[in-house]
Amino acid sequence: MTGIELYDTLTGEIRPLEPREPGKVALYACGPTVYDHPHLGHARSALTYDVLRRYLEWRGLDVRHVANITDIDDNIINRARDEGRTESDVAVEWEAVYVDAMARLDVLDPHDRPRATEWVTEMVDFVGRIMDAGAAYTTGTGVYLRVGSVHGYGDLVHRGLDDLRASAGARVEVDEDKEDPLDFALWKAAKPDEPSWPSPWGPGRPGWHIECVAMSLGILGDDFDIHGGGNDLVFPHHTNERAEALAVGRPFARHWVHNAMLNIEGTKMSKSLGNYRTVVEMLDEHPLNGRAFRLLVLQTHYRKAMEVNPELMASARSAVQRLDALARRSSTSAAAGDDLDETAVKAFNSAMDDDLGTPQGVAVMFDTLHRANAALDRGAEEAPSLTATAISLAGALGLSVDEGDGGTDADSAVEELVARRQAAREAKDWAAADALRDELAALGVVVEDTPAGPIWRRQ
RNA sequence: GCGCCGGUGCCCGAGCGGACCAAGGGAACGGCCUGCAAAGCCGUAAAGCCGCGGGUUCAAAUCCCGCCCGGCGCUCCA
Repeated sequence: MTGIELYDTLTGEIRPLEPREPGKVALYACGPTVYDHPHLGHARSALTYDVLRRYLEWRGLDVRHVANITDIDDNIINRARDEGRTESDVAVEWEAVYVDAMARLDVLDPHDRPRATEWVTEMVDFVGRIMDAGAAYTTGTGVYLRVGSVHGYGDLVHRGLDDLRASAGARVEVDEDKEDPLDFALWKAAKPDEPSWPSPWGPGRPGWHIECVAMSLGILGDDFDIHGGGNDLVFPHHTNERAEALAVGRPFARHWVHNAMLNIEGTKMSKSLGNYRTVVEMLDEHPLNGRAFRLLVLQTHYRKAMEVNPELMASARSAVQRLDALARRSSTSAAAGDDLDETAVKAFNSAMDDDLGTPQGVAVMFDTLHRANAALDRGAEEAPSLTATAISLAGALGLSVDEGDGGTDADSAVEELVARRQAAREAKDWAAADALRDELAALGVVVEDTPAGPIWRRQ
C-alpha cells in the first residue's frame, strides 16, 4: 500500500496504487512519433507523467520511468519521402527537437527512452509467440492478430466486440484478407522503397502496437505497475497492446492512466485540424512560458480537457512570478529553514494522493506561499519554515523558482542603470530616478526597492 | 448512434452528502507600506443558490432519473 489512489481506465474507478514490488513503481508512458514539431498536447502528456513520477518520488517510492520514441511508422516514411531523405534522418532530427523541448519544460529525463527501431528483434519474437499461441494469422499483407480470440478485448474502452465491429465496418476500409475487420497488423509486409527488417514471415516492419508491448515488458517486465498515455490512445493503441499481451498470457499493466486532451478554442489541438501550437514556439515567446505552461497543466486535473490561450498563459506567468518573488524575499532576508511545515505537507499529500489532485496541490502551495509572506512581513519565527515549504512543494510539482539575480553580460547595462537610479534616489532626485526606472521598464526590467537595497527582475 | 469525461464567480479551476454553501490562481476595487512605485500584507467585491427539470435524504453543487449543451474516442494522433 502506498496510500496513493489513481483512476484506472480499465476498471473505470479510482483504485489504490499497489505496486507489484513494495516501494517500487514501474511506469511506462507512451511517447511521441518523431516526424514533426512536438505540440502543446505532447507537452501536456509528458508533463502529466513527469508530475506523477515526481510525486511518487516525493513520497519516497523508487520509480523506473520509461518513455518510448516511435521512430518508424507511416508518418515518418511519408515525411522522409517528401523530403527526399532517410527515415532515420527524419526521426533523429525530430527526436532531438522533442528531447530538447522537454528539457526546457523541466521534464525529467525518463530512465529509459527506448526507440522502436532498436527493439525490432524483440518484436519479431513477440509476434512469433502470438502466432504460436494460435492468436494470429498471415495474409499477403502481413501478420494479423485475431481479435476474437482475446477474451475481454474491448474492456479498456468498455465496449463489446459487436459494438466495436459496428463502428469499424462503418469507418475503416475493410481489408478483404482479414478474418475480422477488427483484426490488426502485428507485422506489415514490406512495400517497395520502405525500410524493412527480416522476419519468419518475410521482410517487413512492425505494426504500431507491438513496439510498446515489446519495450514495456522487455524493460519493466511482466505485470508492471502503470501504463500511461493520452486518452486518445485508449483505442486502438492501448487496447491492442493489451490484446497482444493477453494473447500470450503475459500479465500486462496493473494500472492504466490516461490524460485528457488539450483544447484550443474549445476543440482538440491536433495535426489533422491544423490548429496546433508547437512547444518550441510557446517556449520562445516568453522566458516564463515553460513554467507558466506547467502551472496551467497542474491547475487542471489531468483527466479533464484543458484550454490554452494567450490570456491564460499571461495569468499563469503572473502566478509564477509570485513564487519567484517569495524566493527573492527569503534570499534577501532570513536563510531558508530546514523543517517543513507539517500541516501544509499533509494537506498537499492528501490532495495529491487522491488521483493526483494537482489543482488542490497547487492551491496548498500558494496558500503556504501566502502564509510565508505574511510571516515574513511580521518577522515571525515560522517564516523560514513556511518559505522552505512553499518552495519545496513547488519543487515536488516540478516548478522551479528563479531568484532572478542577474549575472550575464547582457545584464551589465541593466546593473548600471539600477545603480544610477539608486544614486539619484539617495540624492533625492526623484525625477531622475523615475526617468531611469522608465528606461529600465523599456528594457523589460522591473526594479524593486527593498530594505536591503534595490533588486530587479525581467518582466 | 455507441463509449468515456465534463457543464461551479469577470476568466481559469477545486469541492463529489453536513465542518464558513464554494479552495487556489488571474483580473478588479479600497487601505497599509513606499518619495512615487514594485513586491508583500489587510480587506472588499451581491456566485438569488453551483446547465435545466424532477426525485432520494433530517441535510445535495455533491446521490438517482430525464433533458439540453460541450470535449474526446470509435481514423494516424499525447
